[in-house]
Amino acid sequence: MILSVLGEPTRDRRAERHEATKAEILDAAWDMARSEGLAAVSLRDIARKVGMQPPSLYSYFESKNAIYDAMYAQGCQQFVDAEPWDDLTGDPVHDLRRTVGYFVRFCAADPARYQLLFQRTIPGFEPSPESYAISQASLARVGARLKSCGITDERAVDLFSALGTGLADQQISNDPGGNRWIRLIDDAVEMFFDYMTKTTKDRTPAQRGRTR
Amino acid sequence: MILSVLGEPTRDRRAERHEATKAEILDAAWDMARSEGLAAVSLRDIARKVGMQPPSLYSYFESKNAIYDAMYAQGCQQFVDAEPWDDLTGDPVHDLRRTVGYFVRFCAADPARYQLLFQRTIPGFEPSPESYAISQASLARVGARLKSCGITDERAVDLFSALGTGLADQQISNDPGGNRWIRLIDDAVEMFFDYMTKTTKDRTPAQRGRTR
DNA sequence: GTCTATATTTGGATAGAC
DNA sequence: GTCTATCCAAATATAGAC
Repeated sequence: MILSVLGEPTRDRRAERHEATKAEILDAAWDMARSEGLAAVSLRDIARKVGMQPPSLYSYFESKNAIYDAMYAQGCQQFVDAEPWDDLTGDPVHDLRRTVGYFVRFCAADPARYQLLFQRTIPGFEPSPESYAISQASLARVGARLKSCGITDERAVDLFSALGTGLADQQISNDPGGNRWIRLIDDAVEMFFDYMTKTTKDRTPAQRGRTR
Repeated sequence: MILSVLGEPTRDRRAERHEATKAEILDAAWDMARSEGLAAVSLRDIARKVGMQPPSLYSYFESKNAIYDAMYAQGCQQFVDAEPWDDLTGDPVHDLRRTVGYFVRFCAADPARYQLLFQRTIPGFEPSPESYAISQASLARVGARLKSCGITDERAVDLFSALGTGLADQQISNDPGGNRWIRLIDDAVEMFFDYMTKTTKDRTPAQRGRTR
């Protein structure tokens, strides 16, 4: 009441501090997830890492799942934010390579994040509608990229997504930190593109029905 | 001592019973894993399901991880046992389709098993050397199949494995119980085979170095 | 082999003082 | 906002009686 007489402050330092602490908590949670495993994250360990007692975390997140949810939203947002926008040339093969390359590297860069975003492995956790909306928006951007490369047919999109996630999955599972599958991205896209543009007796493979 | 005078029994009914109970416990664990999630398996729930008190389980498995380990070995063994051996014709495309088809269906048939065998998602668990040996043997059989189809180059094997796991992963993640990606197997193999047999200016793609 | 009893740890969450 | 104190439940594991 007094403050309003003196004029409203333009910044809410208290809220800023609050958000900063939330970010700090999430960072600690990510650290835990990366070092001990996503499922091994505990409020106790997070609290210790940020120098709080466990109950204090409830001033920032209403539950453990709320922390997972914030991490989920953060991961999706990172995918959007780090997406390069100036790398499309109009050449489908080139653009597809960039799209897959970005996706696979994003996944491989942080297996814990990959697990949270793309695998359903935490019992009891599922993203809130708000967070899920962010993930849908991220996926829509990938879809738009494929579309701009002429990949519109559902079967083609599905085959392409399998190729991308397969490369990411193998890279993470069998050569973490390396590039054994990352280096195959260019070949994979070429393979896919060749197949999509191949002419058969009847139609292109993408539009074709089952072969047997 | 007395028994040996009367003659050794040819069957050890006690040991048979013991093995049967172990199998029962593992079945209960699989049930839990499928319904509640692999990470949500607990000794308490397993015990309740088989009609025991939790400590009694220690007569059969020395720890919870020993149960995971037995499940792991069991899953690998199932992969070997269910493998069809009479489906190879010598036609590479046909044989590759069968190989991928078997793999993807095996994975999709039981996501919990897939998670245990192919994803590293249980903090603190890793297969014992004995169980790991079984998994290596299973993989070797897949490798042999690929070899018989002429896929020997490491890059080709890696690309092919990415394709297979990608199909399985997408099927499980985005259409569990359905066949949205399973139906793409034939196309995927054709695509791969086309690419492997494509002649370029220099060498086949499989033997080629990085394109850029 | 199975049980009871118990130890121990961990973990998520709440109440209430400051 | 943070703490202490506490609760409650779950979880793995051991000891020892029967």
